[in-house]
Amino acid sequence: MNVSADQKLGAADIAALIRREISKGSLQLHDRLPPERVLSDSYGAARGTVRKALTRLEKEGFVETRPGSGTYVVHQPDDNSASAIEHATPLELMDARFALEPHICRLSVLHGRQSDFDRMEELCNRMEDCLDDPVAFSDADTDFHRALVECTRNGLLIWIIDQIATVRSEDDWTRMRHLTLDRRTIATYNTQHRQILNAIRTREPERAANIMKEHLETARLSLTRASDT
Amino acid sequence: MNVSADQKLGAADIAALIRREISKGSLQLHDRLPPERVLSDSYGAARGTVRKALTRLEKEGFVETRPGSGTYVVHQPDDNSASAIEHATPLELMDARFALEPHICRLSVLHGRQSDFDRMEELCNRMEDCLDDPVAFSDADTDFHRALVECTRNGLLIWIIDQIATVRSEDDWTRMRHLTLDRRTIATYNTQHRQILNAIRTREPERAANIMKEHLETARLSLTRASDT
DNA sequence: ATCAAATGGTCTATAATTGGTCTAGAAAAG
DNA sequence: CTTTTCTAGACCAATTATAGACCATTTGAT
Repeated sequence: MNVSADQKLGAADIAALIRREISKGSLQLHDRLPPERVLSDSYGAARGTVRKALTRLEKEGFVETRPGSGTYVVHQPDDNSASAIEHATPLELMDARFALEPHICRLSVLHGRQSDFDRMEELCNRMEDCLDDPVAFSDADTDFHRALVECTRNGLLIWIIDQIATVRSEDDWTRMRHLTLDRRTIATYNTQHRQILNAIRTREPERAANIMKEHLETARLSLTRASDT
Repeated sequence: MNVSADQKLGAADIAALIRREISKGSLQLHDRLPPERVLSDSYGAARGTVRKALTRLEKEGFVETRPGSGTYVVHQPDDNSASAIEHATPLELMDARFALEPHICRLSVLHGRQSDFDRMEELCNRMEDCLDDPVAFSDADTDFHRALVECTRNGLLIWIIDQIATVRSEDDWTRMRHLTLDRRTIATYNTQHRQILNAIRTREPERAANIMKEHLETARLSLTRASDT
């Protein structure tokens, strides 16, 4: 949705981008933003547009702009213990997924409904159309694992997986993960996703869990291979 | 309504997809949706269809559309970090622990150090002095499981377990849990804790994981027994 | 202290974008 | 068949964006 490469950015879009930079911490308290003329250039928008975005952010209390000087960040993002999660390494994340997802498969067998399976089926189809589009595949993959945990009807588990997805969406990671996604790897993942879905459909908890373990092992290998290069 | 594959999307489907984007967080408050013409293109539907979906979402209060400007997100999805965790039921929590803790045992075998084991040993001793003090036992028990996950040296897992511990510390739960803790039950738990610690010490990952499963099964039984009374 | 550069503030005429509305026909559902 | 829904286009009105200019203040170097 937001992927749209050369989509023209409006004031609202630019405001949203900067707002996120601030909440994420890439722009910290008292930092000065680039000059309006530079921003307008780098966002590919006219200065007036950037200016409108900044005016909005000022009203919202994110920034303060001083004439002749610049625009400064004035906002302490609520520290939601995010720090603990932000520093997670890819390997830590893999271990957490190893703990959670196989058992989530078992629970999905117990509590999953037809509509859940249909949605997962649709996501499998979508992923199979993405052999050459790592970015789109990655999004669909995240959705698939989210749909899987939704089968469990366990709000706590869903929340945990969402938190993990947040970590995975960090920019650096996303870029690195896309590097590991060649055509071959995506094809392997697709096969495994199908197998997992089928095992859940036929109500075979242990088989589903085992394929998930395989799936995660594959992912871990891709990861270590990528960090070697 | 057939959901499968790349079928044509109806207004209801598109509304559902966008609704999902919003609750998932990919579309946040104040974000502007892509123009109707772009949406219609990317969903492969006519503009009128997209428009119908948006009208629906507006009635539902997810979105607000301003003529000449765009369609904007007006909905703060319930901040899960509070609500999802606060509303977790004891059984949901048990399932989450079933997913996490056995694998945490395996990881503890890999990464645990002598000092970790000493600390857990000490906690075992403390718990064994608590046969008649459910409150003190409960505290030590929480510490034990926290010490266990610390063995993994995995900040993400530690954070997750801490979150779960927060849930467990809710007043109602604590009271209920204390009811299940008679002398016999505590003794059983103590035995299991010892066994888990020993299995980790002797570097037997699967044995440790299995005893943890037993342990959790025992806890689950106590729980269901308690809710029957 | 002075000057030059950089930066935000303001304005304007024009062009582009966007939602709102309508229509006629095709497709799907009952 | 009838009814509903979707499609594909067109046009309108409101809003927004563009590109450039000029000003006032701040900043930093000389």
